Amino acid sequence: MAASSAPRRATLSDVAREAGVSTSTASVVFSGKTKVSDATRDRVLEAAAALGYSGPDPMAASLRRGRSGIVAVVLEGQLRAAFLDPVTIPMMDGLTDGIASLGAGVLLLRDDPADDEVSALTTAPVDAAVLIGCSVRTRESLDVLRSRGLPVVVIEGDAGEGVPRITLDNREAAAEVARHVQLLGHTEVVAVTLATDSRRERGLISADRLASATVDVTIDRLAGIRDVYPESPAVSAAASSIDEGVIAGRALLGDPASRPTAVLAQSDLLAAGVIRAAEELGLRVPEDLSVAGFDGIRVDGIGEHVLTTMVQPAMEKGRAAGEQVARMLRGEPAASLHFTCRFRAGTTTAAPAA
Amino acid sequence: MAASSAPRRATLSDVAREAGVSTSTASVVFSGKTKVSDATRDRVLEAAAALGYSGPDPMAASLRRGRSGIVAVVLEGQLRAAFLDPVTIPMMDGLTDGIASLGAGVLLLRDDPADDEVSALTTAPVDAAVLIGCSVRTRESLDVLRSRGLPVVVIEGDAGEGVPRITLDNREAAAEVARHVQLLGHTEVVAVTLATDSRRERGLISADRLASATVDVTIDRLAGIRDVYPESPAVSAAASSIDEGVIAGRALLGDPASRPTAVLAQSDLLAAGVIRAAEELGLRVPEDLSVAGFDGIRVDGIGEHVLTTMVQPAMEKGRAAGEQVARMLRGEPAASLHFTCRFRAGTTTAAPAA
DNA sequence: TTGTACGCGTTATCAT
DNA sequence: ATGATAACGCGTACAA
Repeated sequence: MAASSAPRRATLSDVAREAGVSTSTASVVFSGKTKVSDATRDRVLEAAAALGYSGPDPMAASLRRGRSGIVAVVLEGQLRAAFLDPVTIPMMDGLTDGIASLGAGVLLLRDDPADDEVSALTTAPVDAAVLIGCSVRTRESLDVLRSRGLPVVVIEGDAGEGVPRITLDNREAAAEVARHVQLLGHTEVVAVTLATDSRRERGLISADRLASATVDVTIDRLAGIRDVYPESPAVSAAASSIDEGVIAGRALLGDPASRPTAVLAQSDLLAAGVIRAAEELGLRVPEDLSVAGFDGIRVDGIGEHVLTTMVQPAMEKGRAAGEQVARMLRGEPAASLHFTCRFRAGTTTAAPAA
Repeated sequence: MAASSAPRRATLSDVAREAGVSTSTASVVFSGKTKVSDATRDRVLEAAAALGYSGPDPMAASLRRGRSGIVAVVLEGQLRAAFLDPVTIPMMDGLTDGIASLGAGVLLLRDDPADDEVSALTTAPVDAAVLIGCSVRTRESLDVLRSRGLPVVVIEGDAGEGVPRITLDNREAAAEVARHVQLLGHTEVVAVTLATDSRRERGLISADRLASATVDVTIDRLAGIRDVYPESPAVSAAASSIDEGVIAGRALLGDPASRPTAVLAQSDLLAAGVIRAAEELGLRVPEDLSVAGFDGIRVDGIGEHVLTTMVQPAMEKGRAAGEQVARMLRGEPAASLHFTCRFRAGTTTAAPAA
């Protein structure tokens, strides 16, 4: 029953010989690049079946065509860190769509501290790469990729000239939701932000701390809020999660004397946490407290509430990145694309109590 | 500033010529497979730098070595569907660890209805594949992969003889948590299950419906519960999420007359939703209602509660799959591995009120 | 419509 | 320690 040790797999030329045709004819049968008579096609297919040949060897084909059909997605740090953020998944889905025209797959790479991960970037047979986020490390990854001559697109990061970027109007969007709250009449407004840097420290963001912040998204969204509420305090969460939102919410809402009437969270998960904290404290949302988020994801676990938020086109961002990659691979010029968020009024914001 | 149209990239033999050595020597400088004198190494590296050569072409190297350094992970359906399940992420993290010894990357493939996705399975330059979950479609994917002669490992699915499987003691684990509840004295117990099939219909699971169910995990975990509570009703959720848990919880707990004293949910997310539904209705957990989950993930958004649950070793499952793949690629025999869940007592179960 | 010939860029073997 | 040589398996001009 068991096959003998290593019965070399059949190759295209084996099939061709068996079918009595040339290898180029056999090749064409599988690629469909040229017309082949039905008779010969059948003979080739039969021979292939007889030999257990399951199509051209992808590595050989890659070498020959100069294309592997693989696009790398470079994430920072552990996969879990990247996929904990709910916008990552629709983004990846969009990306797979965007490169679908290439028939390409997505190779997950992390640009880790570990040395041999650098080598993954240099040794992986990929046609192009998409970098997500923007750390110092990303810059190095970028250099490696560019020196390989690979097309690169960066999402939410600055990659220097010549590298197409997919960006979001974080500042303007944050300002928009702040203005919404302002129009409702709120004056006591606090921001709950994402992490300011890789230390992910919780707590009030002082001017000093803001000056040394490194996460662009956090900085930009806070700038947007302060375009509208220049004096608003800001509290940083350690991560984008409901539980972190709860922690921030408790800290903010515990003392009735200093309690804000509105909280602007930099992510929907944080907003959901703030709402939970408020409800724990017996506050009604939005009657006693208005809460707005950012992202426009489907938040699991806030029941009937519909979050007031800025909906970011996460899937479109991914798709755009994929499309630009596809263009570059076709030799067409690629462009940087800027996406804007859309305000969504929910049930979690209202005029402050008289 | 712009480079001319297509200045062919330097190859290894260009570098060798420039350095005045043979290509094989140059090759060895990059692979490190053999000793090279410092002098020649430096000359080669210099030449490489001068020519902008950034290392051996991965596709050519793949062809020559017969290895691409890529392991495919085949998920069912959209990425979002797969990554919505919180255990997927630690599993993927474990998997990347498991194949780290190969220096391999992970290629995401979906086995979609779309035809050209089948081709991704056949044309992707991968060394091995890991299938996750088990649908009818997975069976087809498996055939494709095996006919290519690729090592395959299946997680949570049945792949037929000769294919190493990574499995979980779903039935026994479900029985264990049921016994815990039984020991506490509960007699009115209801199960909230995952989807029974791809139609993902909500509602009571009749005997007929159970007979036609196709999702093994759901079937097995329910069997475990009924090993202890043969008569327990079961309600299916449409997906594993908090909101689905809320829906099921409301349906189950709305009528005080028929209200169970304990709910056994097939996932932690569902359990979290049931808890929320209970609290909405003014029930206290665990005083008025005991709720247990399954998975042992960190559930965001249930506040102080610590879920009573069966902790599944998700990361270990992934790592094991990766390790078996690595073994097969080294020509060593691979084995199926069975993992067991560990009971974790939380704060969400207690003896029923008198 | 089919066949001929060549090379894609490496790495492994073996000899030196 | 280094070099010559031969594949790896295929796609694609081009010719017939």
